[in-house]
Amino acid sequence: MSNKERSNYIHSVDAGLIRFNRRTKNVEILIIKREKAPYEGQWALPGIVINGDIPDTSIEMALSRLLHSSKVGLEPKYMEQVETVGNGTRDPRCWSSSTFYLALIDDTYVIEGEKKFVNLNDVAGDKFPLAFDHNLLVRKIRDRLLSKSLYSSLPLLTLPDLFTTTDAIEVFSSVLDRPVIKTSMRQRLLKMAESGYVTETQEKVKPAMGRPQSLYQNLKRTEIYLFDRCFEQ
Amino acid sequence: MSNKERSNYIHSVDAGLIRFNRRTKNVEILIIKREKAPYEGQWALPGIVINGDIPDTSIEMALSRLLHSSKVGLEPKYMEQVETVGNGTRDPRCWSSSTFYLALIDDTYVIEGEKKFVNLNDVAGDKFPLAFDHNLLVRKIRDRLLSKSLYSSLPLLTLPDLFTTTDAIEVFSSVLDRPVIKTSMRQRLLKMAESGYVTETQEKVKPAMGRPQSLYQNLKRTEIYLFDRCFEQ
DNA sequence: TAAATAGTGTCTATTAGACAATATGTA
DNA sequence: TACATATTGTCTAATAGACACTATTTA
Repeated sequence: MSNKERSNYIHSVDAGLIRFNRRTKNVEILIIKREKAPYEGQWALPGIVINGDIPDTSIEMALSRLLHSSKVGLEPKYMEQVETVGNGTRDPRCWSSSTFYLALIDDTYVIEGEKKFVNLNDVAGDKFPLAFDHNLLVRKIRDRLLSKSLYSSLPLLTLPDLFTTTDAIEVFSSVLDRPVIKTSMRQRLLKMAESGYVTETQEKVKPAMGRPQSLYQNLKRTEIYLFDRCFEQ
Repeated sequence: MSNKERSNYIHSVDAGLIRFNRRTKNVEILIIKREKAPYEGQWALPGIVINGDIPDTSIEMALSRLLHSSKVGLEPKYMEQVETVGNGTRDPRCWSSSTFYLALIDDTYVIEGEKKFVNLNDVAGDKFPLAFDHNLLVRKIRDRLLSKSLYSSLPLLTLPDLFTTTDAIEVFSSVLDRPVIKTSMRQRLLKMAESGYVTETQEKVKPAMGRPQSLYQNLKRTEIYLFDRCFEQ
């Protein structure tokens, strides 16, 4: 397919790569600086054109190609398609659709080049403008993360394999934007341990002050555990 | 865009229109007989090409065009995008994507022409083969309906505005494919009434035998109520 | 009165939330 | 010892599930 023919209709895949910064306690999303027009030099979600100049066998393979490209270069622990938006106005070139994903990674990755992690809520709340309608996409990605975090273990996939109860409490509190009760979190980890999703290791972490923390290990890295009940809204 | 150019890539929108047949207690999906190649004369989900020979301003408008066309001609009470699948093999003509929706309607509609409602689980379980990969799409639509029915009022939108507790129990039991306890359902309807989603009317329905049934009325027709807890799996 | 179906009351189990009590570390 | 933090235990509230009991209709 030549560029001329393709210019009639573009279908892209965009990735919302979310991490939890344990130092700042912020939930962050990866954005990259666009190298080409339109919106050259502006920040945007990483994305590629599906089956454009480079052929793809499927949308999933296009997503994989994006994640392995220099635009991203990270290995997510979890991926989930959120939605497809398509209309005649979102891209100045032509009618276009975007199939976009929620992807979770831990905060041990070091990124290089013209990309950075920024606060998720800032982007979702339009405080940080992105190219195209990407602020809208980020809002939908944030909403999906939030609603699923009420009744599943999803946020734990932003933590490294080994994590403490405090890590879990902090990431849930940040994602849900409200305090999470310690005993509730411990009960949930207990249920997950019974079902083989996590295991309590014998190792301990010694903080600067206070009693050592138990270390949990995530076992089923790509599956999420569904709880019977929601955290309160 | 000419047919020749479009033949390089097709993006269609397909609709999974679900109803609950109160007479047979079956959850059913609408399928239509294809009038054109490929798969001419075979059964398939109703669908149209987005922005093909007929221009569309957005995917949602394309869905609206599909629902108002002679292929469907029904007014759903609820619509939700499920997913987009796209690859080079699902359509014999070319690389193609389908953005498909879950839509709910009540069983008061009378349909005409080359279309019919068939048992949802039969189609999802490949007992009833459809054109393209539509059995897979139906499976994904069924799974979405099932998982959302565990913690929301979604199945009630397949009932007419006025319905009885027994209607509610029957549709939940059919969708979840397991008995639903009467008191649990009544409690949930009570919660929905407190939140203004339904109201208990003063009217009664008199069955052939037995005590008259109270009639509930659905108030917020397009919103779904989210319960704090799931029905057990 | 008998049968059928609707609706109510009560008990148990589960789990989120709140908070007190205890344990284990550092300075 | 004083302080900080982790962990455990106990109580309450909400709600699904189970089941018995009562209410209202027709035949």
